[in-house]
Amino acid sequence: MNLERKWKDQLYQEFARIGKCLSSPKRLELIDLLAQGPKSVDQLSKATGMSIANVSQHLQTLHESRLVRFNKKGNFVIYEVAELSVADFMVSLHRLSEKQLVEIQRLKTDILQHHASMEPISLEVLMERMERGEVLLLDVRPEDEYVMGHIPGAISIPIGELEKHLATLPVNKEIVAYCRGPYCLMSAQAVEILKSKGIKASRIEEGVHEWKRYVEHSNKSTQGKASYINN
Amino acid sequence: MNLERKWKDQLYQEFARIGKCLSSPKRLELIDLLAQGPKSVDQLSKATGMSIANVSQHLQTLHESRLVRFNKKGNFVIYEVAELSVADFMVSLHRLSEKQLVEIQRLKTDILQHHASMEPISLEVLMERMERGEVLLLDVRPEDEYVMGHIPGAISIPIGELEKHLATLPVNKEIVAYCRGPYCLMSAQAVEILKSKGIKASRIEEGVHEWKRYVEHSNKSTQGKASYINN
DNA sequence: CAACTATTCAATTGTTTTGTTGAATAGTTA
DNA sequence: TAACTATTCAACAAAACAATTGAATAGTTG
Repeated sequence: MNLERKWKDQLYQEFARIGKCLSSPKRLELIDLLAQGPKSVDQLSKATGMSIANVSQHLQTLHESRLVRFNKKGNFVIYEVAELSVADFMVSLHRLSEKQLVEIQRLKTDILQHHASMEPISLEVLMERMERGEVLLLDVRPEDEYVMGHIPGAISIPIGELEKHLATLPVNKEIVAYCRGPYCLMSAQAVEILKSKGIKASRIEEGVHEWKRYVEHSNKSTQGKASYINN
Repeated sequence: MNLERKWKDQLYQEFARIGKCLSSPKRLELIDLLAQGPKSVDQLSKATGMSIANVSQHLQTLHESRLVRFNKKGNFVIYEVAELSVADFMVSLHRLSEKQLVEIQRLKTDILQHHASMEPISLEVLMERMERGEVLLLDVRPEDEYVMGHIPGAISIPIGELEKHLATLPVNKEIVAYCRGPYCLMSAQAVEILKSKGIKASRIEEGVHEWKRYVEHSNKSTQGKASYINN
């Protein structure tokens, strides 16, 4: 066979290794979870509803393609995305999928109808109102994910502890909640809780990675890189 | 089962439909080819070395996920990428893959050694020297791909016709060739030809889509969108 | 209309992948 | 050291996939 042909075959074989990682729903969910912060196999198993052995296997596949890495902490094996660019790539994949597959758009609107009428506000609107001090931005993800990185100005109250902390919230500001991103329901749940207590609240659908891409694409002129990661 | 779980399963199922398209080497190669311009099944079959039936089948998979579309022209079925964002997404995938998989980097350097020492120059250097009128930029892809869209200022001489057109090239300028992108060998072949005729030549490894991303990320401040597509 | 072309369809084969189970390993705690 | 925990490994069955072949379709040309 032609040498060039052989070279291309090898090359695309390699690209397909990354592709294969993206071909299983469960694996995609794992990457999305890890994009928010390191997690143990056990945590991932609980979050995705898969058996531990199954999670372990998927993680190995991901590891072979260098999309995730791990280090052992005592008894646990803690996995994380191998690079920040993996998280960024997932945003690309989500964008493309949502653009091309009407089904995804449908699923998204369906669930929001189910969760009362909870249309997200846009990042642009949020930024504006935050600058004017009108809103308090709430990160409702688990605290360790907040610590890994969050939208500047946000405070952390994990969804499970929201009811406890209601008293500490300022009464003169509207609350805007966010969570892992457009396919995470925690921020919607938070708004539901807040509204049920008579607190004015809304949500954005973006998570940290979507936000990051947003600022990189809007104020390109200002500076090189936002330093929102505490590592 | 939990409603939220069920929703997520459906959602990730959909994402995985896009992922599945990316899990086969041949399918990736097809998308890359189509990203350069519309092609018939037969053309794709020749370009990839696959059987026609096989190509048709892959194209159907891609079509089900809305990554490609087609229209019939006489006896032929002409496929193309469904959206420009598909091509852009492929650049993301290439970037990520090349970053994570050393194997790809190795394959790339290997082939270039094989093709004499033909290190590409950077886009930045190219732009600078083009502005100073020092270089002539040569698009060596098939002409229809050039017509679909090209780097501004480039002229089209398909690789197969390069030898014929040697006389028409200006003698006072250095030639810089480009082709489909980092995984296409045509620009390297062009440089080889030119050098063998005593013409000073080099190449960039970027193609149209990589170039587009480059300008979008560098002069973000200037304007919204480069209008390099002739449609 | 007949011959021809490009493409798709359908059936088949062998291969890969998925999820499951239960056992094995490595590390921790009492 | 014994009991325990978290994770991985190995083996298996079921399902999904890729490539091949030959027939079927739709369109064109003489």
